[in-house]
Amino acid sequence: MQASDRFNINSQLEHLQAKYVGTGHADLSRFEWAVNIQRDSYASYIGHYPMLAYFAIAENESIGRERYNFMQLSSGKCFYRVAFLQKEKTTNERLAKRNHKGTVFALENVQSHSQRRMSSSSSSKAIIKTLIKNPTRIRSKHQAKQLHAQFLRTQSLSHTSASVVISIYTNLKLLHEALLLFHTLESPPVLAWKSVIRCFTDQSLFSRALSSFVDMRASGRCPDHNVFPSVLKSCTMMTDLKLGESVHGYIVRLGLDCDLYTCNALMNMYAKLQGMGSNISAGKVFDEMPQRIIDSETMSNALPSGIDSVRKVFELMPTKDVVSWNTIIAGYAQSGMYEDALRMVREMASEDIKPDAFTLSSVLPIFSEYVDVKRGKEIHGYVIRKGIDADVYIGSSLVDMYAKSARIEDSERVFSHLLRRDSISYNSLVAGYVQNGRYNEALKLFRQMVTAKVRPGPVAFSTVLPACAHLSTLHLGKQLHGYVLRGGYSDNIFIDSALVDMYSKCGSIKAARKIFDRMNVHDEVSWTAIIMGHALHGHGHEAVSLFEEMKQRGVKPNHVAFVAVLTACSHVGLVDEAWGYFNSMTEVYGLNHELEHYAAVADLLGRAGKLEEAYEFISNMRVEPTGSVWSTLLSSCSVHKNLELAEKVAEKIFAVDSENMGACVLMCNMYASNGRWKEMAKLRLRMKKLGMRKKPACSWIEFKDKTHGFVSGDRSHSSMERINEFLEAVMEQMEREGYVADTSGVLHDVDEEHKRELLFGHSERLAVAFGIINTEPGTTIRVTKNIRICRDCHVAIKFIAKITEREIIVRDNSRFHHFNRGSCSCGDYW
DNA sequence: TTAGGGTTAG
Repeated sequence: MQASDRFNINSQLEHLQAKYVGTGHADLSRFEWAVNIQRDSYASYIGHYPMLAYFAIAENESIGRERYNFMQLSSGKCFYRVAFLQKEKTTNERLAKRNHKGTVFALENVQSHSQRRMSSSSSSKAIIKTLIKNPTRIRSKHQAKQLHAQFLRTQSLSHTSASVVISIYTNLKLLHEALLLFHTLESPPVLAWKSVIRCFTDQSLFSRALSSFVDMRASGRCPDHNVFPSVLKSCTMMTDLKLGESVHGYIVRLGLDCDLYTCNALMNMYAKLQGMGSNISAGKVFDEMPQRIIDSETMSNALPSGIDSVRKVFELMPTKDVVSWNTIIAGYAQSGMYEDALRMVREMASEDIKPDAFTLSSVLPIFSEYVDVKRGKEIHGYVIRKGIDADVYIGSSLVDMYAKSARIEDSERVFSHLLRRDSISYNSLVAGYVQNGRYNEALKLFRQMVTAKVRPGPVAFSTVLPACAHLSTLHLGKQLHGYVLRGGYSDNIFIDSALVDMYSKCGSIKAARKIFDRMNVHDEVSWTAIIMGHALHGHGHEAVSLFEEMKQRGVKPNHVAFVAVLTACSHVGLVDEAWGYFNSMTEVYGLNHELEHYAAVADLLGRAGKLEEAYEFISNMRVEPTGSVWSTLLSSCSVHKNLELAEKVAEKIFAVDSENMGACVLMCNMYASNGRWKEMAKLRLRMKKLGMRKKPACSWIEFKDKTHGFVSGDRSHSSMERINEFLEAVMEQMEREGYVADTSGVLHDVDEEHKRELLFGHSERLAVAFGIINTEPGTTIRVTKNIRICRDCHVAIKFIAKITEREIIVRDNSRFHHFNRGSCSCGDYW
């Protein structure tokens, strides 16, 4: 065969098409599509799957020759049968099967016969003959082996009967036994092939299923409709869309594209392999094709892709069952085409097909995404009426739906009613807790899952790690990391990104960076996690250069990445760079400025002391500023001691959020530090009237796998005496080295000495002291505080770090401070 | 032959 003939497929296909039209064997639209698919995929399979490619060519070459003949290829192994002939054969087979109906058979006979060690080989043969016609009666490994043995004993194991034995083995999932027999056959019949292919697929040995399929075709056997669901499932699981499309072309040519199960499997494949790059838009295939083909077909007549293919298969199906509907609905739902999915549900109902558990578990995530708890609840009601509310699939969808609608109590209720809980139902609730900020409960449930012997999969780790990140529990995070490594999940991009985030939020930016550097692929999420990590640790320049590297490597920053880089600029005062990034969002990347970006820039200007500019910027935002955006400016006013502007800003905050406690507290502090006790008292009275209570400042530290919490001024901790002793001793030395208490941040109207005492009891200081007295010299101290670190404590901890020769890392609500040798990583810019 | 849960910010 000349290479040019191979590629001159267009004209051959036209002939083939002409031949089919009017014969009633295939309708034109179906056929055209198959031809398109075949045109695309056959070329790419030359070299990769030579047999499949040859088949495509063989068909075209057979046009104009014997219509009902086989054709042998030059490879010497390949046969091809044209479609309508195959159809006829299938019908005959069905008839033949019908004629055999009514054969009497009793398995017990075989057992009793064998027990009696029958000597008459003729009667043994008769029994086997009956058995072989009723293979479903054999229900155990023992019985199957017995039958096999009988064959061997009577020496009557023909190819046909061997195939039946193989199919019996495979139906019982006895792959090993089936293969032993299979390999003894010189030319296995179709039944033998399809049995092993199905068994490989059942046991998740997808690539072996596919290679068996290719071998089957190479051996000249023609598959029937029973084979394709397995083959297509294997293509799906191997994410081999090219092969799947080639198989599809073959299915159409065999006239099997009317088969219900085959079509359902086809739809499933196209739905699952969306975005796998079916539409050849570039690359090798084009290089190999003559220009004429490229012009005439690829450009003007692009192949249907992904969900379009699903729809097309669906529309062309002569009969559809509930699985067909469920598959297309799931396909739409997974590709984000929610309205289409819901439309299909309505259409399905109008065709009088009732939605089942499959349908609903595909539909519920849509309402999670829409945060439409009303419609979600309607489904919940329907599910209860249908009595399928204990279904694990539905259950986890419901848990997720309620959690995403901020109704975590309802999630808990659904979860508690589940009869069976698998790893996904646990994950749904763990994720729900994390999404609703209930990190401790997330960790607790994760532990319960492990205790209940439900093995956490990869998703479980990417779900629970953010809880550790938020709580700064490094020891738990490390344990989970160990679990991840042992589970072999260490190259999962979701988990790796979560680990990068966890380590950086738990104060270990070095470990975070190590994981990031070891990752094989980086996406925008992993880049953002490491950029944010460096930003939080005050490595603004490093963060900015990572952001540049990300762009250079062709990863397009999303809106979260911009939040990260703007935060980085903000923490080190890179005002000009930040403006550049802020503007590039809209000008270069077509991203809208969202509240977070405005907030980051406002924060940046405020920190940099450009308070008036920040005020103007917030006033002119395109989005209505929230209390929290103004709050960042308020805290900058407090840092830069601008009471006048602070009052203006506070007014703005109270206009949108009259009960903003953070603003009240900050204003109280500012009035106090300016000695304006009257205003302070007024504000406190207001807070009291509104029933507002100040959120207590607290800090925590991990010691021996336990978290020790300290509240400002609280002396209840069992180690308090030792802590005080330490602080008094260290204070003496600090004062000798020049420490002067900065009491301006103390809001109480008390004398200086009392103020100093109050500073003494600040939670971060207590936690640091506890850490130092309980650990070996040289151990790094990691403390987390729920609100911004106090200015005086910042100075004090610098001294403490120097005197005790410790590295002290304090995470407050916005960043990390690494205290080392008398200075802090933030460079006092915070 | 069909279904459910996940990472970065806020």
